[in-house]
Amino acid sequence: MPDPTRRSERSRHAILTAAHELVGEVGYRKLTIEAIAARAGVGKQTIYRWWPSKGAVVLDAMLATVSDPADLALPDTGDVDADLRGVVHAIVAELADPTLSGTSRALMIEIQEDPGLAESMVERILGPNLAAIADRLRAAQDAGQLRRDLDLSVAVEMIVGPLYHRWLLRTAPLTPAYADTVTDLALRALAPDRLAPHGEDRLE
Amino acid sequence: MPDPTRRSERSRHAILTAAHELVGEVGYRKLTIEAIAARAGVGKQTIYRWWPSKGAVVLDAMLATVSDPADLALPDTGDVDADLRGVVHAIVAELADPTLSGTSRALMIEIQEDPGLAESMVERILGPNLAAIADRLRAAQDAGQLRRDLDLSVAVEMIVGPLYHRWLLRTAPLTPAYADTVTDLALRALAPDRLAPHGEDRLE
Amino acid sequence: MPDPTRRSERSRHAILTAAHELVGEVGYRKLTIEAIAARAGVGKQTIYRWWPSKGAVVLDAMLATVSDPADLALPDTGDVDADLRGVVHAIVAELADPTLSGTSRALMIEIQEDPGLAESMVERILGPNLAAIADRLRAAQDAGQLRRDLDLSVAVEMIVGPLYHRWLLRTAPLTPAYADTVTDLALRALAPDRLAPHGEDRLE
Amino acid sequence: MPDPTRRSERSRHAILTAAHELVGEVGYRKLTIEAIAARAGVGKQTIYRWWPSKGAVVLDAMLATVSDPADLALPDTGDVDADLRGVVHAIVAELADPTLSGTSRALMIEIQEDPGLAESMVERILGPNLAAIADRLRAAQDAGQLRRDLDLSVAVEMIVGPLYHRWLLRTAPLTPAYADTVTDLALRALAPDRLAPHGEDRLE
DNA sequence: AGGTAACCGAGACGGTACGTCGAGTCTTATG
DNA sequence: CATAAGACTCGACGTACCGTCTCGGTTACCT
Repeated sequence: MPDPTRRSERSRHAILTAAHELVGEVGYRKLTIEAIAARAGVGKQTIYRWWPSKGAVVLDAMLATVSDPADLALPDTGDVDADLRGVVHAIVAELADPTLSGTSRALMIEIQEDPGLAESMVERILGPNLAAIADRLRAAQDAGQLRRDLDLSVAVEMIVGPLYHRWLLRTAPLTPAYADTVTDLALRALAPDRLAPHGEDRLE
Repeated sequence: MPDPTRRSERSRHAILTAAHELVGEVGYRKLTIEAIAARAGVGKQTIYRWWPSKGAVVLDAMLATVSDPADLALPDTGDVDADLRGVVHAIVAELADPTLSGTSRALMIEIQEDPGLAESMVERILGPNLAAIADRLRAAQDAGQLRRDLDLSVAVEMIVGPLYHRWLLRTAPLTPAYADTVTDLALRALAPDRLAPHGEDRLE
Repeated sequence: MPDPTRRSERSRHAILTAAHELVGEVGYRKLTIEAIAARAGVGKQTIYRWWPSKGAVVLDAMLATVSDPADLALPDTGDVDADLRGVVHAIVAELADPTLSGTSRALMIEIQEDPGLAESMVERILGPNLAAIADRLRAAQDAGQLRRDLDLSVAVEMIVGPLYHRWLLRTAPLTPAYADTVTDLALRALAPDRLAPHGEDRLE
Repeated sequence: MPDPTRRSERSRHAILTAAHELVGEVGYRKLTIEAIAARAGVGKQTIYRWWPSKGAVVLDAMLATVSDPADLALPDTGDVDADLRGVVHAIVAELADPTLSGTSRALMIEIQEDPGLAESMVERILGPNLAAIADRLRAAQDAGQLRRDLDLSVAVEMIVGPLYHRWLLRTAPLTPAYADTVTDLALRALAPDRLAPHGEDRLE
């Protein structure tokens, strides 16, 4: 239970930078706390004092490189399809980038056996990203472009679920074309019933 | 380059059993070759001689517990919706079972960093499972219940993608109700256009 | 170069008490500055400011518990043998007492590697104690009970040397009976030659 | 509980050599297990597997440099005084040698807080050395040069006790002249009563 | 009376070594 | 020659203390 007000900003920054660099150089599996400490010119204890695990350090390092949460927001051009294609392409690009992808994959691994890390991962990275998509979908829903009875978090997962499925399970390559196909299909699922435009949509 | 004909079946079996048990008891991360060898009453070298990695042992252990590929096939009652609910419920149940889930999660982890393992994983476990669903969808397509222009492997991923998304990313609990919602939405996406039953469906 | 006039007596006392207690509880080797500071409710720096080493703290702690130098003096009943038995028994008792012995042993340890400490140890504790014995022997010498050519400091060591030998080298238990035997033998060595009472004793 | 028959002689030897060298180079206090392992080209675990403590390693290293126990035996020229002077001078010389002395002093320290080490120290080094002196004294006793009622181990301690006292307590320098004085005095104590050559000596 | 310089408790910091664990390799004895 | 057993080298783990270095806070002296 250290006192955060006395924390050394210099050390914190050096640690996150070192972690970020090293994860790119040697990969997450071969990344060691010892190496981070050495590179950062810091005692190991200083890392253990402030982070519970290697995963937590890397998560913070990743967040530090991510810019402010405002630009997570999707544009709203009125064209849901186009706006969604923007995000899914960005997701595909990010997951294809070897560096980012390596770290992401590593964190995916860690959260499989570390519920605490999973929680902060969801809270700080995944959650905001999915929420941004959900926001755009809500706007579309308000504009009558989507069914009114949708659970928006499910709607989001209809879109990103198949993308992550390919990335994580490696059943087939994750391409922009695939992302487009998935988006089209998903929007078809989310669209209001065309036969009963004035009735009550009911799902489930 | 060991001689497989002289391999001890007793040892092979003991190793796979021990690996299966241990992955359930301590999780994949804390699973060690040493512990497997000790539990199996086997020399470490015997494991290193026949398997290249911890993941390979666990994969074999999982395959050994999996029953014959024939009963992967989905029933065809004529009602796609019902037949799919059967599989998705089975998937949800399997991923909820702590023992089975432990091993599966372990393999998910390992394939993130071992492409070779990923390949044999897809080939021997994931592939057959997804193919079984694809087969049922093909039958439905042939019966005119689904769009004719579907890429069936994409279709399958529209259904299972969101399920694995929840399981692996832990954004929300994976429940049978969720599986039903996803299946309904997916089928809505995969169904032929209802407004132009005589026209040509066109996707993309 | 701290200013001794501003030194906190409260802290000084708490540190010495804590050191004394801890050396009895965990032994000298496992005694840490950190533990002393914690037990004394004192910042580590306060210890480092006033003492150069762990040994110096313990030496001071011991001196603080030692009573005034006046009662080091041996009684002079006229019977050297009896008077010496008094001291040697006291030494044996002190070295047998687990608490006192712990601290003494600690200092013995420390002076092995710290000549400066050894010097002040000899000056402030060992010296006065040995001098007290030497004083009694001198009286006996003056009374004609001991050889006239004795180096008194050697004489003292003939008596206490064997005692410390057992205590420090642990070759055999240190008992009052052993102390008596040693004293008898030593006195026999120190006594004037009985065959030539009128001649000049000459040693070396 | 490792199996000693499978122990690597190569490693054992390298460790003892490294320990011996390092203790001479940096002293006992700054000697670390890690440095020994590195110098010996050995895993730390190999040291921990076979020795319980740093002190035990150094003790073994010291023993390894000591030649066979046969040459501990004192010569018997018929002149006890001369023969004893030989050993005490050897002891003084050994305790004056900075290298040997450093290690010896270190072991003295260790045995103060490690009874197990103390035991093997006594058993393997101190014991045999003292026994060798006792043997010579026994011969003198048989020759009628010493009192018949002597406890020989006490007799030995009358001689070496004062020597170790100076060495360990650092009250005064340990010189050959001091050793001679002590030996003379001790022999005077141990000699048979000259006034009653035919009577029964009785001590205590 | 206010300023300031020291001590003080607290504890974060960069380090070093600890003793343990497991990886993957090598050796020995047994079948 | 495969095996069970386990010793080996190596590297990282997470912990404990070291001695130094800020932090506020509280005296005690000095203008």
